[in-house]
Amino acid sequence: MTMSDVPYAYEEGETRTLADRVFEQIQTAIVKGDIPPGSKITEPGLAKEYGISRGPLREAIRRLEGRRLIKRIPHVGARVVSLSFEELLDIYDVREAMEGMACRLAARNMTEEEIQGLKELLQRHEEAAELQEGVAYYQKEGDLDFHFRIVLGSKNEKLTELLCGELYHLVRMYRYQFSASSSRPKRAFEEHHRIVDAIEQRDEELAEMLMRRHISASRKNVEQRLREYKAEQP
Amino acid sequence: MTMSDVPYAYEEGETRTLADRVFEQIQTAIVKGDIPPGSKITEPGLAKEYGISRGPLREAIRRLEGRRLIKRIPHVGARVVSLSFEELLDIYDVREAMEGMACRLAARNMTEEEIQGLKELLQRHEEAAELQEGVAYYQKEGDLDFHFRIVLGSKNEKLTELLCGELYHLVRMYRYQFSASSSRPKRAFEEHHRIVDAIEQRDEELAEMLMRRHISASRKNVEQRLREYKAEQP
DNA sequence: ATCTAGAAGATTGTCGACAATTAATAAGAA
DNA sequence: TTCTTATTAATTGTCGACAATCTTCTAGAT
Repeated sequence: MTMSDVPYAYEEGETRTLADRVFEQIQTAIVKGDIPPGSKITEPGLAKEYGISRGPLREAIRRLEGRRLIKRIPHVGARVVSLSFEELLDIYDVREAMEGMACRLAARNMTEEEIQGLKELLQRHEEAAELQEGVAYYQKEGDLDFHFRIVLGSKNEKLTELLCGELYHLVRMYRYQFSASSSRPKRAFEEHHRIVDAIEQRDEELAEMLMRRHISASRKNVEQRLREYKAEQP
Repeated sequence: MTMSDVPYAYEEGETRTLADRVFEQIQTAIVKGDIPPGSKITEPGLAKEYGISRGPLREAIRRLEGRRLIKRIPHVGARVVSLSFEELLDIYDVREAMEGMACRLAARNMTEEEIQGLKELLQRHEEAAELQEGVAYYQKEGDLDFHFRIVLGSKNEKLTELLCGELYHLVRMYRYQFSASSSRPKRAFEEHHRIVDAIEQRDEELAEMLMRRHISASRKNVEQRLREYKAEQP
């Protein structure tokens, strides 16, 4: 299972309504950039495109607004959000705090099987990296898969809801938009390894600290590249 | 200004639509317990009560679902969430992480005026406590006001959105439901004081640590009372 | 008496139409 | 030409009606 297969949590057997399906379709389209950031969402247009009426579509739009993937102004319309660099850096700070806590709780609550699964995931990443193929996978979805599992391992429902249901979509959206992948894959991989070790040893304190450093380092990396970018294009 | 006056962020001059207004009305009703937790939301009933048609109402419901104040099952209906103790404890862990970070950032980014405002707020709390009146205020909304300001002081938009837009409603709902107020007002007040001191000294490390301890202590307090409650009623 | 099956009722899901507001366009004056 | 203003067009907001689904109640069989 990879996190991109499933929106986040999905109770089987549930009859899904039109509005629900269209909500996920539009969300995916926004995340992958098929509906470009900043573009206007016109209800008749989308309704025709997805072959439904405006009623369910509006409900889907309200939910997307709740996830902050679109911004709506009454009587004017809705636009897909366009992430600024400041917002991206803000998200990193939030992730540092929340995933740090998630990692602490994961060290406390993860089952041995889940930890084993994490180690196997890392091994697949290593093989993929050694073969120099699937690098994009590791750097894009693979990295998030790792973080995703740790969040689930925290067994904290609210934490999971907020991270997987609100933040990760924005993170993925950013990665698709800027084709951004970590420019420090080797170091990131090593950090992942040490995090798993801490979890395996049930060292909560260390697990949280390592995760916070890991995310903080990513943030610094992005910030650095942002400065270079700004220096080029003032 | 107190946080309960305003949903959270409110851009003036905006024409507000029926669905928006009803969304806030229902949200307030749920938080204050006027619509009791676990109760069923029937669309025709609410539509009649608020004097609108089902269209806007459904949009409001979808947004409430996004804020996780109600749970919806397709073709069956929606129910107001009822917080379990486990969820409440989960929320405390999330708050510890996020408000800890918020406090660190507040120590970095708060203006001198905002810090001054915080100190005045504390003074008002002290006076109210000394006079032994408005204790409920301090313990209920007053406490959240304090946390609210620090979150705003972080100047981190995402952090503010998640805490004020998603978590605090649940916290307030819980407090209304259980008429719960801190059973350690004096100690909590002292902790608030030390947190402001750390912020004033721009000591990010200390500010984060103190806030985390503060929330962790509240959590332990709740956990303790929960155990007593469970011991009484098995 | 209890369980199953069917029918009646109520509720949710979806749609198209109309009203209200905003955006775009065109015409006229400075 | 450019700015203002009136008109037109398009989009959003709201509503009521119909279809699909679930729940409840009733009747019958075991």
